[in-house]
Amino acid sequence: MAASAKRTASRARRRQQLIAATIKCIARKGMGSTSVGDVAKEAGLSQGIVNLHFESKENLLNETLRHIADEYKDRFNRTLEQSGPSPADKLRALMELDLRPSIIDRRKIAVWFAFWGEVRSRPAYRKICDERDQYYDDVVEGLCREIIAEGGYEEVSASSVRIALTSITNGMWLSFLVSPKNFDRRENLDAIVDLLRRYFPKHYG
Amino acid sequence: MAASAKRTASRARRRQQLIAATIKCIARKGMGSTSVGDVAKEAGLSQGIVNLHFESKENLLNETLRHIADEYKDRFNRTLEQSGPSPADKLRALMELDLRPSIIDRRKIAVWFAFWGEVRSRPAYRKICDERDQYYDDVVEGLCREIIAEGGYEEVSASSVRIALTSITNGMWLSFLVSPKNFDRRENLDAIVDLLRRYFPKHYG
DNA sequence: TCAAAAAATGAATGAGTATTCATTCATAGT
DNA sequence: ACTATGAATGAATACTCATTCATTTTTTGA
Repeated sequence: MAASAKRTASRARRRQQLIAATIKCIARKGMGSTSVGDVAKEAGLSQGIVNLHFESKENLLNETLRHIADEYKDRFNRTLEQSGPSPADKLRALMELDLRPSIIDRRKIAVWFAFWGEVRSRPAYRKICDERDQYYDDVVEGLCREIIAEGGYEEVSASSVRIALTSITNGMWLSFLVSPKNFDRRENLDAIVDLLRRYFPKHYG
Repeated sequence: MAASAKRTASRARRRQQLIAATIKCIARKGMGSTSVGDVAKEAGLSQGIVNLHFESKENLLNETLRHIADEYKDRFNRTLEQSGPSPADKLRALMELDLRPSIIDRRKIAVWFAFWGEVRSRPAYRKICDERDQYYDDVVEGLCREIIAEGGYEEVSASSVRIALTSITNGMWLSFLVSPKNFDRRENLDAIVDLLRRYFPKHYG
């Protein structure tokens, strides 16, 4: 029956379930007031379950961050594969990704910021975030380089554009987190495309 | 003598002292592991002192956020007054402000992010951040409008530029927080000025 | 069908923490 | 000099929370 099937979910699935519950709790109550008891309750399981599967709360949080980072990376890579073949299409698709409703969801963004908020005092978080950013930066800068070569944009610096583009989407996430009411996806998307057009007019004209 | 002078610091000064200690603690240990006892110790005072002056920890944190927001606003306004008279000078000065070493200091940025990390679950934080952003946005967009009028940049949208500019500096703060080692102030500043040049070539050429 | 293994439970433990408050201390006004 | 005032102390209180573990429940495989 359902209850028993649930009970015997494999180890990996139970871990996923607990990570999902952690994300929900952090989004709802904030990282500071999320206890392992809350997570267990959210998952409909018992008090001791977190330590049984993750040994410690610290571990659970590390794995939760790793999970959202991996999830993002997957979407990022899939976007890269599935979008049009030209680097200009790929770059535009990556920028759009960060404003897709499924990504710029207030609960998810809140979780990212909850971890960023502790990044300085937790080297483990820093490491995970750093790796992710490094990869993201490399891909974006590479695409910029290709576009520059294609279009002969000699006066454009790939690293300068990369810095602008990667900063801008993170900054937009912050506006969205702080004032979701005033946030207009379309307007933000237009601002990005407008920006792309100024760097690479032949490609986004 | 020193000890006695210290003991009788006026109410307002003691509050400031405790807020300063709170900022140090949050920067060093993170918001999650900062207790009122830590704050008191950092200030060289006794356990009960925070509740004596702020009634509750919640209050202390609210006032701390308000303090850093006010401090930022002051710098912002002073920058606006002191920079060259033209809107283009003012806009450039505001952008540079966010990358000044005294602002983009890892401890201060960590505190901002610590509060942003809890913004969703604490309406009081949201309100303070929201007000600050609103003001910032209005000023920046106003300057953009003036520059557009001056230069006859008909194809540039003030709100689009404002979105890009305000997002970009917050995003840079994040890169700085996550990987200070790789962060190059100059490079980021150049990326901003390059961006300004693309929108307003006559003004930043 | 049944024993051994594995998974899950939830009460107990102990470390930590915000808040309170009776007491101490320093100063200002008389 | 002396007392009234209010600032500061720090031990005591009343929590909350992560972690442990003896016990119960479920699954597996022979």
